[in-house]
Amino acid sequence: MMEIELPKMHPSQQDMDLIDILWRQDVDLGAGREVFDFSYRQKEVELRLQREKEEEKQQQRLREQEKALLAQLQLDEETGEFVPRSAPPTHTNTTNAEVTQNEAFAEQDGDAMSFDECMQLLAETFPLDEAAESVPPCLDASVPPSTDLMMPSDIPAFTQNPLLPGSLDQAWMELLSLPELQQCLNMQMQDSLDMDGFMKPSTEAQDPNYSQYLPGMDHLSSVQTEGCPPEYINTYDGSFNTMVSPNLSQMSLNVPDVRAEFGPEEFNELFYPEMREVKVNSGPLTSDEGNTVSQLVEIPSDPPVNTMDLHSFSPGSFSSGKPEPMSEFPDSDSGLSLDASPHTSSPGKSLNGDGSFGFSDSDSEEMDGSPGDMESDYAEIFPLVYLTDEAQASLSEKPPAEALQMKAKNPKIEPAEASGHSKPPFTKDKQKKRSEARLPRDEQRAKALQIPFTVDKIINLPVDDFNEMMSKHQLNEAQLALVRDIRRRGKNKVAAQNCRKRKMENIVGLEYELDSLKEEKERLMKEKSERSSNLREMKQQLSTLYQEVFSMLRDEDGKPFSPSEYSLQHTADDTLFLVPRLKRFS
DNA sequence: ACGAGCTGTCATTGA
DNA sequence: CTTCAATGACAGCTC
Repeated sequence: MMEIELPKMHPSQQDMDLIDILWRQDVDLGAGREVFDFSYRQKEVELRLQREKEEEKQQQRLREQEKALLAQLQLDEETGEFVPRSAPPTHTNTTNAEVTQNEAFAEQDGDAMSFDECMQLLAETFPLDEAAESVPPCLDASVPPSTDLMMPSDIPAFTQNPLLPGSLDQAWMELLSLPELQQCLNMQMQDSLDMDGFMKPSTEAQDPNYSQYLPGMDHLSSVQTEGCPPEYINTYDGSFNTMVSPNLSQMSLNVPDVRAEFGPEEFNELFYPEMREVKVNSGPLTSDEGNTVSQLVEIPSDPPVNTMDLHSFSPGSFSSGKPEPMSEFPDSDSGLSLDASPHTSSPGKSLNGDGSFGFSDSDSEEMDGSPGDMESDYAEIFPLVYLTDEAQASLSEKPPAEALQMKAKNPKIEPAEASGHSKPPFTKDKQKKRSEARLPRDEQRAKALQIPFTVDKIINLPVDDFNEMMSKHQLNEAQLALVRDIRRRGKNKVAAQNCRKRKMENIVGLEYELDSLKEEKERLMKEKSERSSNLREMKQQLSTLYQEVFSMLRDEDGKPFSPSEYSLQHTADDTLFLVPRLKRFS
C-alpha cells in the first residue's frame, strides 16, 4: 500500500519543495509566495476577466454621462487631482470636501469604479508610454503589466520623444476625455458641486488657471483668451493688472477659491489657529477686511478672482498700502513683533502687552502642527508655490502651452521629467515629492508676507549681495525677520545636508580604513609568524653550529672542554673566545 | 504598532 | 561683538 501511494505523493511534494526553493530564491526580489501558486494565479485571471467585463459594461453606461460631467471638472494644479469647478460662496465645509476628496474616491460604493480601476482601464485603453508615465505613482499597484511603469522599455520611448511635453499633454488630454475617468472623478464631486454659474467646458475652465501658474507669462494671456470667457479676461486686465504686479497677479489668482471657500476668518484660522482671538479684537483688521470686501465687490463674483490674493500675495499691492496686516501677521516665524508693520497701529492688536504676538519659530512650528497637515493646507492655499523656482524659471524661459498645462496638471513633475528624462524608481520619486512638499513652506510664508525676493535668492545670495538686495527694499520688521529666518533655515538646511553627507563619507572612509587596517594586521601577523619560524630555524642552526665548533675545541691535554664549564662567546669583531662559565655557589 | 531611515529645524559651539 | 559653518539633538514623516 505505502509503496503504491508514495509515487503519488512524491511528485507533489517535490513540486512543493521546488516551489519553496524558487520562492526563497525570488523572495528577495519581492516576489510573493502566491506567485508560484497556480490556483491563486488562475483565480486572479478569472477575477480580472470578470472585472474587465464589468468595466466594459460600465463603460457604455458611463459614456452617456460624460458630456454632462465633462464641464464640471477642474484640475487641481497643486495635487493634479480633479476637483469641482466652483467653490461654494459659503464658508461651510468646503475644506472638508476638499480634504476628504481622496477618501471619498476610495469610499465609492460598488456602483462606481474605484480610482485605481479607472486608471487601470485607462492604461488598458491607452497603453501609451506617456500616459503610463503620467499616471501618479500611487496607482501603479493596479496597473497591468502592459503598462508597467518600471519597464525599462518605457524609458527610451519616453526620452526619445522630442515633443515630449506635447505628447504628455496630449496623453493627458486623452485621459481627461475618457468617460470612465470623468465619470469616476465626477461621481464623487457631484454632490458638492455647485452647478450654478460654474458650468463651463472644462478646457475653458482649466486653461486660464494654468496661466496663473506661469509667472511673467502675461503675454500668454492672449493665448488663453481664446478659450477664456470674456469676464475672466476683463477681470484680470482691469481689476488686477492695475494694482498688482504682472507676475504675481496671475500667480495669486489661485488663492481666491480658497478665500472664497474659507472666508477671512477661516482663511487665517487655517494658517494660525491661535491667532483667532487676536483677529477678533483687532479693529484695523476688520477695517482691512472691509477693504477686502470692497475689493471683492469690485471684482464681481468671479470665482478665480478674489480679494486675499490681491493684497496679500503681490508685491505690487504691498507698495500701494493695501491691507497687509492680515497677510503678514500670520507668521513672523521669528518671534518679532508683527506690530512693527507700518500699516498696523491698533493697540488692541497685540496679543502680548508689549505688542508682540510672541511668535517664535517654535511657536510657528506648533502652529504648523503636523507638517503634513499644515503643508497640505498650505498646498491648498498656495498651490502655485509648489512650482519651484527652477520650474518657474524654466517655464518662463520656455513657455510652451503644453508644458505649462502639463505642469499645471501635474505640478509635482520634476523639471527633468518634464523635459523628457526618465523617471527614477517610485520610492525615490516619493522621497523627492516629500522633500518638494516640504520645501515651499518658507516660500509660502514669504508670499504671505509679500517678501519681494525669491526664497532662492534669500538663501543663496552672498552676504554682500544679500545685504544690498535688502537695502534696496523697505521691509518692515516682520518681513526682515522672516527673510532672516528663511536665510538662516536655508543655510542651515544645506549645512545639515553637507554635514550628513560628510558624516556618511567619514563613515564610509572609516569603514574602508578599518578594512585596510584589518588586512594590514593580517599581513603583519602572517609576516610575524614567518619571521618567528625563521628565527627558530636560525637558532636551531646556530645551536648546531655552536655544538659543532665547541666539540672541536681541545685543551692542552687534548681533552674536549666541558660545556658545563666553558662557553663560546662571539664578539662584534668576529673574534671567538672560550670563556669559563661562572661557578654558581649554591 | 513599531522601528529604522530621512529630512528639516533649532541650539550651541568654535573659528 | 557679529557672522557663519558645523554639528548634536529632536521631531515629523515615510516605509
